[in-house]
Amino acid sequence: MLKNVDKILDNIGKHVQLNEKEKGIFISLLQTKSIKRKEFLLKPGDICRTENFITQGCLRAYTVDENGFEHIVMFAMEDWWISDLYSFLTQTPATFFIDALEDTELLQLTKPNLDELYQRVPKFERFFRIILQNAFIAQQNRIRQNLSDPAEQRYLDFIKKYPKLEQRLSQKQISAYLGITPVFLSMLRRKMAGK
Amino acid sequence: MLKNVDKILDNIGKHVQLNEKEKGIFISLLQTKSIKRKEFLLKPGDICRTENFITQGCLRAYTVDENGFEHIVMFAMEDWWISDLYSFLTQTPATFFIDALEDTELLQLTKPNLDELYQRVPKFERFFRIILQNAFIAQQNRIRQNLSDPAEQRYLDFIKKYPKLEQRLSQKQISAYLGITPVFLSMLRRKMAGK
DNA sequence: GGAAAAAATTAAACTACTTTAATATCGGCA
DNA sequence: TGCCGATATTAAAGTAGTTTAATTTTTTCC
Repeated sequence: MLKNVDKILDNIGKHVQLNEKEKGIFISLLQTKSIKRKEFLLKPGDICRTENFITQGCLRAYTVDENGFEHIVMFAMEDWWISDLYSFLTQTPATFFIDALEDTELLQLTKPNLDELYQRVPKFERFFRIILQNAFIAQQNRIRQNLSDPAEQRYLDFIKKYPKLEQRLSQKQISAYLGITPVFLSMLRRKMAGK
Repeated sequence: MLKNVDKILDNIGKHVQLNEKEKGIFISLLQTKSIKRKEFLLKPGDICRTENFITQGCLRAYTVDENGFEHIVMFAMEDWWISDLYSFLTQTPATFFIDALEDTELLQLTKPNLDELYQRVPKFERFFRIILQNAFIAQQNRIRQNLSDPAEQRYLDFIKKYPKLEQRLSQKQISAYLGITPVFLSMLRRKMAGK
Protein backbone atom coordinates (compact mmCIF):
# COMPACT_ATOMS: atom_id res chain seq x y z
CA MET A 1 0.00 0.00 0.00
CA LEU A 2 1.30 3.41 -1.00
CA LYS A 3 2.34 5.65 1.85
CA ASN A 4 0.05 8.55 2.77
CA VAL A 5 -2.72 7.47 0.44
CA ASP A 6 -5.18 7.93 3.27
CA LYS A 7 -4.30 11.62 3.42
CA ILE A 8 -4.97 12.30 -0.24
CA LEU A 9 -8.19 10.28 -0.19
CA ASP A 10 -9.40 12.25 2.82
CA ASN A 11 -8.68 15.45 0.98
CA ILE A 12 -10.44 14.34 -2.19
CA GLY A 13 -13.37 13.13 -0.12
CA LYS A 14 -14.02 16.67 0.98
CA HIS A 15 -14.99 17.59 -2.57
CA VAL A 16 -16.21 14.47 -4.40
CA GLN A 17 -17.41 11.04 -3.28
CA LEU A 18 -15.47 8.12 -4.77
CA ASN A 19 -16.46 4.46 -4.64
CA GLU A 20 -13.91 1.74 -3.92
CA LYS A 21 -13.28 0.99 -7.56
CA GLU A 22 -12.64 4.65 -8.34
CA LYS A 23 -10.29 4.91 -5.38
CA GLY A 24 -8.42 1.88 -6.67
CA ILE A 25 -7.98 3.36 -10.12
CA PHE A 26 -6.79 6.64 -8.65
CA ILE A 27 -4.27 5.03 -6.33
CA SER A 28 -2.87 2.87 -9.10
CA LEU A 29 -2.00 6.05 -11.01
CA LEU A 30 -0.16 7.72 -8.14
CA GLN A 31 3.51 7.61 -7.26
CA THR A 32 5.37 8.79 -4.16
CA LYS A 33 8.39 11.00 -3.94
CA SER A 34 10.47 12.29 -1.04
CA ILE A 35 12.56 15.38 -1.28
CA LYS A 36 14.93 16.80 1.29
CA ARG A 37 15.07 20.39 2.43
CA LYS A 38 16.75 22.59 -0.19
CA GLU A 39 16.38 20.01 -2.94
CA PHE A 40 14.69 21.02 -6.19
CA LEU A 41 11.54 19.51 -7.57
CA LEU A 42 11.70 21.68 -10.69
CA LYS A 43 13.94 24.26 -12.35
CA PRO A 44 13.28 26.64 -15.25
CA GLY A 45 13.86 24.80 -18.50
CA ASP A 46 12.82 21.43 -17.05
CA ILE A 47 9.50 20.02 -18.14
CA CYS A 48 7.10 19.76 -15.23
CA ARG A 49 6.15 16.09 -15.44
CA THR A 50 3.83 15.86 -12.43
CA GLU A 51 1.12 17.50 -10.39
CA ASN A 52 2.27 17.18 -6.77
CA PHE A 53 0.16 16.72 -3.65
CA ILE A 54 1.99 17.38 -0.41
CA THR A 55 1.38 14.92 2.42
CA GLN A 56 4.20 16.24 4.59
CA GLY A 57 6.47 19.27 4.42
CA CYS A 58 6.59 22.59 2.62
CA LEU A 59 7.57 23.80 -0.86
CA ARG A 60 7.71 27.08 -2.70
CA ALA A 61 7.42 28.07 -6.38
CA TYR A 62 9.45 31.11 -7.34
CA THR A 63 11.38 32.98 -10.00
CA VAL A 64 14.79 34.62 -9.82
CA ASP A 65 15.12 37.98 -11.56
CA GLU A 66 18.16 39.35 -13.40
CA ASN A 67 19.49 40.83 -10.14
CA GLY A 68 19.32 37.49 -8.39
CA PHE A 69 16.27 38.32 -6.26
CA GLU A 70 13.75 35.58 -5.58
CA HIS A 71 10.02 36.21 -5.99
CA ILE A 72 7.71 33.60 -4.51
CA VAL A 73 4.50 33.00 -6.44
CA MET A 74 3.23 30.34 -4.06
CA PHE A 75 3.94 28.38 -0.93
CA ALA A 76 2.44 24.95 -0.50
CA MET A 77 2.22 22.68 2.51
CA GLU A 78 0.23 19.61 3.60
CA ASP A 79 -2.94 19.06 1.54
CA TRP A 80 -1.97 21.52 -1.20
CA TRP A 81 -1.15 20.83 -4.83
CA ILE A 82 1.83 22.44 -6.51
CA SER A 83 3.32 22.43 -10.02
CA ASP A 84 4.26 24.78 -12.82
CA LEU A 85 0.80 24.41 -14.29
CA TYR A 86 1.53 25.84 -17.73
CA SER A 87 4.60 23.65 -18.13
CA PHE A 88 2.65 20.63 -16.89
CA LEU A 89 -0.33 21.13 -19.19
CA THR A 90 1.69 21.86 -22.30
CA GLN A 91 4.73 19.72 -21.42
CA THR A 92 6.98 22.62 -22.35
CA PRO A 93 9.91 24.10 -20.37
CA ALA A 94 9.06 25.46 -16.96
CA THR A 95 9.57 29.06 -15.86
CA PHE A 96 9.48 28.46 -12.10
CA PHE A 97 11.80 26.96 -9.56
CA ILE A 98 10.12 24.67 -7.07
CA ASP A 99 12.15 23.59 -4.05
CA ALA A 100 11.62 22.25 -0.55
CA LEU A 101 11.75 24.45 2.54
CA GLU A 102 11.47 21.32 4.72
CA ASP A 103 11.89 17.61 4.10
CA THR A 104 8.80 16.80 2.08
CA GLU A 105 6.66 13.82 1.05
CA LEU A 106 4.69 14.00 -2.18
CA LEU A 107 2.09 12.02 -4.08
CA GLN A 108 2.42 12.62 -7.79
CA LEU A 109 0.31 12.34 -10.91
CA THR A 110 2.07 12.41 -14.25
CA LYS A 111 0.36 14.10 -17.19
CA PRO A 112 -0.45 10.80 -18.94
CA ASN A 113 -1.77 9.37 -15.69
CA LEU A 114 -3.92 12.42 -15.01
CA ASP A 115 -5.30 12.27 -18.55
CA GLU A 116 -6.10 8.60 -18.01
CA LEU A 117 -7.70 9.45 -14.68
CA TYR A 118 -10.00 12.00 -16.31
CA GLN A 119 -11.06 9.35 -18.82
CA ARG A 120 -11.65 6.55 -16.34
CA VAL A 121 -12.96 8.58 -13.38
CA PRO A 122 -14.63 11.72 -14.71
CA LYS A 123 -15.36 12.85 -11.15
CA PHE A 124 -11.81 14.10 -11.10
CA GLU A 125 -12.78 16.74 -13.64
CA ARG A 126 -15.06 18.06 -10.93
CA PHE A 127 -12.45 17.66 -8.21
CA PHE A 128 -9.81 19.66 -10.03
CA ARG A 129 -12.37 22.23 -11.14
CA ILE A 130 -13.16 22.85 -7.47
CA ILE A 131 -9.48 22.97 -6.49
CA LEU A 132 -8.86 25.48 -9.28
CA GLN A 133 -11.85 27.60 -8.26
CA ASN A 134 -10.40 27.91 -4.78
CA ALA A 135 -6.94 28.69 -6.09
CA PHE A 136 -8.36 31.29 -8.48
CA ILE A 137 -10.21 33.05 -5.67
CA ALA A 138 -7.14 33.04 -3.42
CA GLN A 139 -4.97 34.48 -6.19
CA GLN A 140 -7.51 37.13 -7.04
CA ASN A 141 -7.52 38.23 -3.41
CA ARG A 142 -3.76 38.40 -3.43
CA ILE A 143 -3.80 40.55 -6.57
CA ARG A 144 -6.38 42.87 -5.05
CA GLN A 145 -4.28 43.20 -1.93
CA ASN A 146 -1.06 43.85 -3.84
CA LEU A 147 -2.85 46.63 -5.70
CA SER A 148 -4.51 48.32 -2.78
CA ASP A 149 -2.70 47.59 0.47
CA PRO A 150 0.66 48.86 1.73
CA ALA A 151 3.29 46.34 2.85
CA GLU A 152 2.44 46.51 6.55
CA GLN A 153 -1.18 45.59 5.90
CA ARG A 154 -0.17 42.75 3.57
CA TYR A 155 2.16 41.38 6.22
CA LEU A 156 -0.54 41.50 8.90
CA ASP A 157 -3.02 39.79 6.61
CA PHE A 158 -0.49 37.12 5.70
CA ILE A 159 0.19 36.12 9.30
CA LYS A 160 -3.52 36.20 10.03
CA LYS A 161 -4.45 34.12 7.00
CA TYR A 162 -1.60 31.61 7.17
CA PRO A 163 -0.55 31.44 10.85
CA LYS A 164 0.80 27.90 10.52
CA LEU A 165 2.81 28.79 7.46
CA GLU A 166 4.23 31.89 9.11
CA GLN A 167 5.66 29.77 11.95
CA ARG A 168 7.53 27.63 9.48
CA LEU A 169 8.98 30.30 7.19
CA SER A 170 11.92 32.64 7.56
CA GLN A 171 11.33 36.36 7.19
CA LYS A 172 13.32 36.19 4.00
CA GLN A 173 10.77 33.80 2.50
CA ILE A 174 7.85 35.89 3.68
CA SER A 175 9.31 39.10 2.27
CA ALA A 176 9.91 37.39 -1.10
CA TYR A 177 6.21 36.48 -1.10
CA LEU A 178 4.97 39.91 -0.02
CA GLY A 179 7.06 41.73 -2.61
CA ILE A 180 9.32 43.68 -0.25
CA THR A 181 12.95 43.37 0.86
CA PRO A 182 13.93 41.47 4.02
CA VAL A 183 15.38 44.74 5.32
CA PHE A 184 12.08 46.51 5.00
CA LEU A 185 10.15 43.65 6.61
CA SER A 186 12.50 43.84 9.56
CA MET A 187 11.80 47.58 9.83
CA LEU A 188 8.06 46.99 9.71
CA ARG A 189 8.28 44.40 12.47
CA ARG A 190 10.22 46.71 14.73
CA LYS A 191 7.76 49.51 14.09
CA MET A 192 4.82 47.21 14.79
CA ALA A 193 6.38 45.82 17.96
CA GLY A 194 6.71 49.37 19.25
CA LYS A 195 2.96 49.85 19.09
CA MET B 1 -33.35 31.59 -30.84
CA LEU B 2 -31.27 33.35 -28.22
CA LYS B 3 -29.03 36.10 -29.51
CA ASN B 4 -25.29 35.40 -29.75
CA VAL B 5 -25.65 31.73 -28.90
CA ASP B 6 -23.42 30.91 -31.85
CA LYS B 7 -20.58 32.86 -30.24
CA ILE B 8 -20.68 31.00 -26.95
CA LEU B 9 -21.01 27.63 -28.69
CA ASP B 10 -17.98 28.43 -30.84
CA ASN B 11 -16.03 29.27 -27.73
CA ILE B 12 -17.06 26.12 -25.90
CA GLY B 13 -16.28 24.06 -28.98
CA LYS B 14 -12.66 25.06 -28.67
CA HIS B 15 -12.39 23.06 -25.45
CA VAL B 16 -15.04 20.30 -25.48
CA GLN B 17 -17.17 18.68 -28.18
CA LEU B 18 -20.91 18.84 -27.54
CA ASN B 19 -23.59 16.92 -29.42
CA GLU B 20 -26.86 18.56 -30.46
CA LYS B 21 -28.75 17.39 -27.42
CA GLU B 22 -26.10 18.74 -25.08
CA LYS B 23 -26.10 22.04 -26.93
CA GLY B 24 -29.87 22.18 -26.54
CA ILE B 25 -29.71 21.62 -22.80
CA PHE B 26 -27.02 24.23 -22.43
CA ILE B 27 -28.87 26.86 -24.44
CA SER B 28 -32.07 26.26 -22.52
CA LEU B 29 -30.25 27.20 -19.31
CA LEU B 30 -28.83 30.48 -20.64
CA GLN B 31 -30.29 33.96 -20.45
CA THR B 32 -29.26 37.18 -22.14
CA LYS B 33 -28.61 40.55 -20.63
CA SER B 34 -27.62 43.92 -22.06
CA ILE B 35 -25.93 46.56 -20.02
CA LYS B 36 -25.04 50.07 -21.04
CA ARG B 37 -21.70 51.74 -20.52
CA LYS B 38 -21.25 52.79 -16.88
CA GLU B 39 -24.04 50.56 -15.65
CA PHE B 40 -23.32 48.11 -12.87
CA LEU B 41 -23.62 44.36 -13.15
CA LEU B 42 -22.65 43.89 -9.49
CA LYS B 43 -21.85 45.93 -6.40
CA PRO B 44 -20.29 44.91 -3.07
CA GLY B 45 -23.01 43.51 -0.84
CA ASP B 46 -25.05 42.17 -3.76
CA ILE B 47 -25.13 38.46 -4.28
CA CYS B 48 -23.52 37.49 -7.57
CA ARG B 49 -26.34 35.48 -9.14
CA THR B 50 -24.72 34.65 -12.49
CA GLU B 51 -21.59 33.66 -14.33
CA ASN B 52 -21.39 36.02 -17.31
CA PHE B 53 -20.05 35.35 -20.78
CA ILE B 54 -19.39 38.46 -22.85
CA THR B 55 -20.50 38.34 -26.47
CA GLN B 56 -19.98 42.05 -27.07
CA GLY B 57 -18.40 44.85 -25.06
CA CYS B 58 -16.09 45.23 -22.13
CA LEU B 59 -16.41 45.03 -18.33
CA ARG B 60 -14.13 45.41 -15.34
CA ALA B 61 -14.15 43.95 -11.81
CA TYR B 62 -12.67 46.23 -9.18
CA THR B 63 -12.62 47.38 -5.58
CA VAL B 64 -12.63 50.88 -4.15
CA ASP B 65 -10.35 51.49 -1.18
CA GLU B 66 -10.99 53.79 1.80
CA ASN B 67 -9.41 56.71 -0.09
CA GLY B 68 -11.74 56.24 -3.02
CA PHE B 69 -9.13 54.75 -5.35
CA GLU B 70 -10.21 52.03 -7.74
CA HIS B 71 -8.16 48.83 -8.13
CA ILE B 72 -9.01 46.67 -11.11
CA VAL B 73 -8.65 42.93 -10.54
CA MET B 74 -9.74 42.00 -14.04
CA PHE B 75 -10.92 43.29 -17.37
CA ALA B 76 -13.09 41.13 -19.57
CA MET B 77 -14.14 41.46 -23.17
CA GLU B 78 -15.63 39.28 -25.91
CA ASP B 79 -15.27 35.53 -25.20
CA TRP B 80 -14.33 35.99 -21.54
CA TRP B 81 -16.25 35.00 -18.43
CA ILE B 82 -16.60 37.36 -15.51
CA SER B 83 -18.19 37.21 -12.06
CA ASP B 84 -17.33 37.58 -8.40
CA LEU B 85 -16.55 33.90 -8.20
CA TYR B 86 -16.55 33.57 -4.42
CA SER B 87 -19.88 35.36 -4.13
CA PHE B 88 -21.30 33.28 -6.98
CA LEU B 89 -20.20 29.93 -5.56
CA THR B 90 -21.29 30.59 -2.00
CA GLN B 91 -24.20 32.91 -2.85
CA THR B 92 -22.93 35.36 -0.22
CA PRO B 93 -22.40 39.13 -0.55
CA ALA B 94 -19.93 40.22 -3.21
CA THR B 95 -16.77 42.22 -2.57
CA PHE B 96 -16.24 43.49 -6.11
CA PHE B 97 -17.86 46.07 -8.29
CA ILE B 98 -18.44 44.94 -11.87
CA ASP B 99 -19.43 47.59 -14.39
CA ALA B 100 -19.41 48.14 -18.13
CA LEU B 101 -16.76 50.20 -19.90
CA GLU B 102 -18.74 49.90 -23.13
CA ASP B 103 -22.29 48.87 -23.99
CA THR B 104 -22.19 45.14 -23.40
CA GLU B 105 -24.09 41.97 -24.29
CA LEU B 106 -23.95 39.01 -21.94
CA LEU B 107 -25.04 35.40 -21.81
CA GLN B 108 -25.66 34.35 -18.24
CA LEU B 109 -25.82 31.16 -16.21
CA THR B 110 -27.43 31.33 -12.79
CA LYS B 111 -25.99 29.19 -9.99
CA PRO B 112 -28.95 26.73 -10.04
CA ASN B 113 -28.74 26.51 -13.82
CA LEU B 114 -25.00 25.88 -13.75
CA ASP B 115 -25.48 23.18 -11.10
CA GLU B 116 -28.13 21.59 -13.28
CA LEU B 117 -25.82 21.85 -16.27
CA TYR B 118 -23.05 20.00 -14.42
CA GLN B 119 -25.56 17.25 -13.60
CA ARG B 120 -27.03 16.90 -17.06
CA VAL B 121 -23.94 17.61 -19.18
CA PRO B 122 -20.85 16.58 -17.18
CA LYS B 123 -18.60 17.76 -20.03
CA PHE B 124 -19.08 21.23 -18.59
CA GLU B 125 -17.04 20.16 -15.56
CA ARG B 126 -14.20 19.72 -18.01
CA PHE B 127 -14.95 22.95 -19.83
CA PHE B 128 -14.87 25.08 -16.72
CA ARG B 129 -11.84 23.21 -15.40
CA ILE B 130 -9.97 24.22 -18.55
CA ILE B 131 -11.21 27.83 -18.35
CA LEU B 132 -10.07 27.99 -14.74
CA GLN B 133 -6.67 26.50 -15.56
CA ASN B 134 -6.11 29.24 -18.09
CA ALA B 135 -7.29 31.93 -15.69
CA PHE B 136 -5.09 30.52 -12.92
CA ILE B 137 -2.01 30.62 -15.14
CA ALA B 138 -2.74 34.18 -16.28
CA GLN B 139 -3.20 35.34 -12.70
CA GLN B 140 -0.03 33.64 -11.56
CA ASN B 141 1.89 35.44 -14.28
CA ARG B 142 0.39 38.72 -13.18
CA ILE B 143 1.41 38.06 -9.57
CA ARG B 144 4.93 37.19 -10.64
CA GLN B 145 5.14 40.36 -12.65
CA ASN B 146 3.79 42.55 -9.87
CA LEU B 147 6.46 41.10 -7.58
CA SER B 148 9.42 41.39 -9.88
CA ASP B 149 8.88 44.06 -12.54
CA PRO B 150 8.82 47.84 -12.22
CA ALA B 151 5.81 49.78 -13.52
CA GLU B 152 7.32 50.63 -16.90
CA GLN B 153 7.94 46.97 -17.67
CA ARG B 154 4.45 46.01 -16.54
CA TYR B 155 2.96 48.66 -18.79
CA LEU B 156 4.96 47.49 -21.79
CA ASP B 157 3.95 43.90 -21.15
CA PHE B 158 0.31 44.89 -20.78
CA ILE B 159 0.13 46.63 -24.15
CA LYS B 160 2.01 43.77 -25.75
CA LYS B 161 -0.20 41.09 -24.20
CA TYR B 162 -3.55 42.84 -24.60
CA PRO B 163 -3.15 45.19 -27.59
CA LYS B 164 -6.87 45.14 -28.39
CA LEU B 165 -7.81 45.89 -24.83
CA GLU B 166 -5.32 48.73 -24.61
CA GLN B 167 -7.01 50.48 -27.57
CA ARG B 168 -10.33 50.41 -25.78
CA LEU B 169 -9.26 51.52 -22.31
CA SER B 170 -8.44 54.94 -20.91
CA GLN B 171 -5.08 55.41 -19.22
CA LYS B 172 -6.95 55.78 -15.97
CA GLN B 173 -8.29 52.23 -16.31
CA ILE B 174 -4.91 50.83 -17.27
CA SER B 175 -3.17 52.50 -14.34
CA ALA B 176 -5.79 51.10 -11.95
CA TYR B 177 -4.97 47.65 -13.30
CA LEU B 178 -1.19 48.09 -13.18
CA GLY B 179 -1.24 49.39 -9.62
CA ILE B 180 0.07 52.90 -10.29
CA THR B 181 -1.48 56.38 -10.41
CA PRO B 182 -2.68 57.93 -13.68
CA VAL B 183 -0.17 60.72 -13.07
CA PHE B 184 2.71 58.28 -12.95
CA LEU B 185 1.53 56.41 -16.03
CA SER B 186 1.47 59.70 -17.90
CA MET B 187 5.05 60.37 -16.80
CA LEU B 188 6.13 56.92 -17.95
CA ARG B 189 4.55 57.44 -21.35
CA ARG B 190 6.31 60.74 -21.85
CA LYS B 191 9.61 59.22 -20.82
CA MET B 192 9.08 56.27 -23.18
CA ALA B 193 8.04 58.50 -26.07
CA GLY B 194 11.30 60.40 -25.64
CA LYS B 195 13.32 57.26 -26.36
C1' DG C 1 -22.68 72.30 -31.59
C1' DG C 2 -21.44 73.84 -27.31
C1' DA C 3 -21.12 73.46 -22.28
C1' DA C 4 -19.72 70.71 -18.68
C1' DA C 5 -17.44 66.86 -16.97
C1' DA C 6 -13.86 63.66 -17.23
C1' DA C 7 -9.26 62.45 -18.56
C1' DA C 8 -4.52 63.61 -19.45
C1' DT C 9 -0.38 66.46 -18.74
C1' DT C 10 3.11 68.83 -16.14
C1' DA C 11 5.73 70.27 -12.16
C1' DA C 12 7.18 70.18 -7.43
C1' DA C 13 7.14 68.45 -2.90
C1' DC C 14 6.72 64.18 -0.48
C1' DT C 15 6.92 59.11 1.21
C1' DA C 16 7.12 54.10 1.05
C1' DC C 17 10.32 51.21 0.02
C1' DT C 18 15.24 49.99 -1.67
C1' DT C 19 20.13 49.80 -1.46
C1' DT C 20 24.30 49.39 0.72
C1' DA C 21 27.00 48.27 4.35
C1' DA C 22 28.24 47.09 8.91
C1' DT C 23 27.03 44.32 13.04
C1' DA C 24 24.50 40.84 15.54
C1' DT C 25 22.11 36.47 15.91
C1' DC C 26 20.59 32.07 14.57
C1' DG C 27 20.56 27.36 12.83
C1' DG C 28 22.64 23.30 10.72
C1' DC C 29 25.94 20.16 10.99
C1' DA C 30 31.09 18.16 11.89
C1' DT D 1 29.80 21.69 21.58
C1' DG D 2 31.39 24.89 18.63
C1' DC D 3 31.98 26.81 14.13
C1' DC D 4 30.37 28.77 9.82
C1' DG D 5 27.19 30.27 6.55
C1' DA D 6 22.73 32.11 6.35
C1' DT D 7 19.38 35.15 8.38
C1' DA D 8 18.06 39.26 10.87
C1' DT D 9 18.89 44.01 12.56
C1' DT D 10 20.06 48.78 12.24
C1' DA D 11 21.21 53.13 10.09
C1' DA D 12 21.81 56.29 6.31
C1' DA D 13 21.49 57.64 1.68
C1' DG D 14 18.93 56.96 -2.60
C1' DT D 15 14.84 56.17 -5.86
C1' DA D 16 10.37 54.64 -7.78
C1' DG D 17 6.16 56.03 -7.37
C1' DT D 18 2.55 59.33 -4.87
C1' DT D 19 0.26 63.56 -3.85
C1' DT D 20 -1.42 67.92 -4.77
C1' DA D 21 -2.63 71.36 -7.64
C1' DA D 22 -2.89 74.03 -11.79
C1' DT D 23 -3.57 73.76 -16.95
C1' DT D 24 -4.85 71.58 -21.22
C1' DT D 25 -7.17 68.19 -23.93
C1' DT D 26 -10.70 64.95 -24.83
C1' DT D 27 -15.17 63.03 -24.25
C1' DT D 28 -19.94 63.12 -23.07
C1' DC D 29 -24.39 64.27 -23.80
C1' DC D 30 -28.45 67.52 -24.13
